[in-house]
Amino acid sequence: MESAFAVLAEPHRRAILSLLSSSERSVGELTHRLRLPQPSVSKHLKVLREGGFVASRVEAQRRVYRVNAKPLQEVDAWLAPFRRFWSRHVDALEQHLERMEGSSGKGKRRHEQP
Amino acid sequence: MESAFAVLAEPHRRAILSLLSSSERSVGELTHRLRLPQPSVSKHLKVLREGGFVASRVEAQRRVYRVNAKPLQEVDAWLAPFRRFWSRHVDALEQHLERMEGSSGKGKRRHEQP
DNA sequence: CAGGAATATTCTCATACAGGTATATACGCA
DNA sequence: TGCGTATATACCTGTATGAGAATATTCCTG
Repeated sequence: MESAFAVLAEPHRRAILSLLSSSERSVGELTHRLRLPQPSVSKHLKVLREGGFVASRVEAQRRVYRVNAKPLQEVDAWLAPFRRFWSRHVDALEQHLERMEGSSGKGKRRHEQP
Repeated sequence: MESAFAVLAEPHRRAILSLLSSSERSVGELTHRLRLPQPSVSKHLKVLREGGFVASRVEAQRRVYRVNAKPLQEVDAWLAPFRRFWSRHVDALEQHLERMEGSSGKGKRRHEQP
């Protein structure tokens, strides 16, 4: 499970993160909310843990999981170069890229559908 | 290949999108830049096309591909609830979530490592 | 129309991985 | 100490999918 995107490719893992985004939760809570067998939840949590997406704290027999931001931030960063495709605001970077695109011939025809 | 995240899980597909983010490119250009066999590039492009990440235009024998923003925008939207974990700016949504978190007991201990 | 360039498709194979079941480990409590 | 709860791990199996090689398709050019 190399990349952050590979970890997020699994729908149940995204569901776990979404649940944890609003508050910390124990494995039991997650299991109940997701209506998923407990071993399955534990295995997904392991992948999320090893990917750095979550951290856990021991509380008696419970393990309480919470979101860790770092890997999601990396995903956010990866998206940065694409934001110009949907942000109306034309900043310096976009102007630069549009110049490059324009200079490779056949004028600026952006975002039209096939 | 259900979700946008599953499409992005493949490193070569992310590389293709990154190349297309700066400018439209033909399959041949992508093949050359990525040092990947052409059938491989075509197959990845097919997945990207069916996922709505790219669109193509025919130009003689060439197919020129370009980025299509929609699915990336969905990924961006999915990230939204997590941004409060790394953005210093406390907006209305965050205040709301912090109130929810606080009301479930054990006071606001956010983002500490294990 | 033949030949060649550019791209897509098909096939086979190997492998990663998610689901399911059973079991192990850790901890609190009576 | 022994049982019950909470979570993790191990094992097995089926399947989706990426790589590689061969071939098909499309379209330009001479």
